[in-house]
Amino acid sequence: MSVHTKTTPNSLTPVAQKFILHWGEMGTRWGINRTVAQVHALLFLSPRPLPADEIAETLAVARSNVSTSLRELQGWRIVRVVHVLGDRRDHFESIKDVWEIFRIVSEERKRREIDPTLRVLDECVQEVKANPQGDAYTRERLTDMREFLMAMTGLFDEVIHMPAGALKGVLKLRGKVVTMLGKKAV
Amino acid sequence: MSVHTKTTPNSLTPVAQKFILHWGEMGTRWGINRTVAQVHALLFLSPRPLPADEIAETLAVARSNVSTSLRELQGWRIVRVVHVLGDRRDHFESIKDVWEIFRIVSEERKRREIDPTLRVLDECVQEVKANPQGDAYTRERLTDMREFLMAMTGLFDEVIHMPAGALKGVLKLRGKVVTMLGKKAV
DNA sequence: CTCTCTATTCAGAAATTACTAAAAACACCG
DNA sequence: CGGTGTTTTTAGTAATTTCTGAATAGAGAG
Repeated sequence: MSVHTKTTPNSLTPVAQKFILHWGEMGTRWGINRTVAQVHALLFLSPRPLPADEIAETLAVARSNVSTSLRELQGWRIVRVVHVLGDRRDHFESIKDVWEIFRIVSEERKRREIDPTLRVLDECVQEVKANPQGDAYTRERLTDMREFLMAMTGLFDEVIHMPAGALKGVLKLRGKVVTMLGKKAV
Repeated sequence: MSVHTKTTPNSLTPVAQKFILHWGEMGTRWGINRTVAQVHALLFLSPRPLPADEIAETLAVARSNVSTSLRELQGWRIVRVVHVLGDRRDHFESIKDVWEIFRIVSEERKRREIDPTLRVLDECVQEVKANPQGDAYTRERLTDMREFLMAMTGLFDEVIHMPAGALKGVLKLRGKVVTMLGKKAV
């Protein structure tokens, strides 16, 4: 038997449940496993780090499923393991700063998905340059796409790396950003 | 028998094939059906509108599968049906302006996913306000998330609605945007 | 070294999603 | 109308993804 007095029965409040279910649903729409998203939502709402078995119990999924979900969330760098005095089990906590979560996940998706796409586009543009017979149109489309992605991710990188304080300021400027940028730009 | 002289055998160039396969793969990672993404990639590269059966043949998928994929792409508003003189079949073409594609898809995803999430968050915050015993922490997390999403989508909306010309200008400012905004904001 | 608790891996089961072929519906023509 | 070419729907199949429970591995305590 475990040494632990079974921390809490830990039934979710209706609000927590609602948020966690919705978050899981949103996950699936963005290519993220439902359980992974639910585990994240739970940790995000939790005022203290949770051990895996408690997560499993709370969400009513298998312990092994939680294990892989936690591993994945650690891969996304938005969940980390911490330890609690007198408890041998790993406990997990989520980053709580929403801006930070967004920043990290964006970076990770850029690294995993946009960067490889840019590499493919580079190769495609190279290859279509080498064979200039006929596919002038293809070449144009691919070049367009490549340049758009480069420009867009460049801009995005800049915004994403702004110190949190600066961003909060920018968000206050709503309605002025376009005008400002527009004037300088057009 | 069809009246059409089977437009073209229409084997893809290696480059087109590479791009289409990669695009399909990227689709799956963002919660978009692989075939849907491939159909879109094909239309994006095609210099002329294509009829469904030609798409099916080129991608080697069932005609019915193409039909639903096209329907979905029309739902995203990035593909539309056009007609070709002397041909009863529907032909389909993709928007070609990459910025426009991005803008429309972003708007659509906001409408389908972010807006409902904001509604859920509103409800959650309301409910947790009504029961103020205990879940002060939950309330804080949910409020944070709600405000972040509102601010972020607000800013995003502004950028996304910039006239294409202005955006191209902004993209040229790379390296200066943060400084500019930062000065005004901090 | 062994015992106990915990975490991970894995092979199969379950569930979901995607796809196909056939049928039905539609639209236009004569 | 009836016929022909086309698109959409549908019901079943196939493929993929997710999840589980059991087995394995790991890590510290005594």
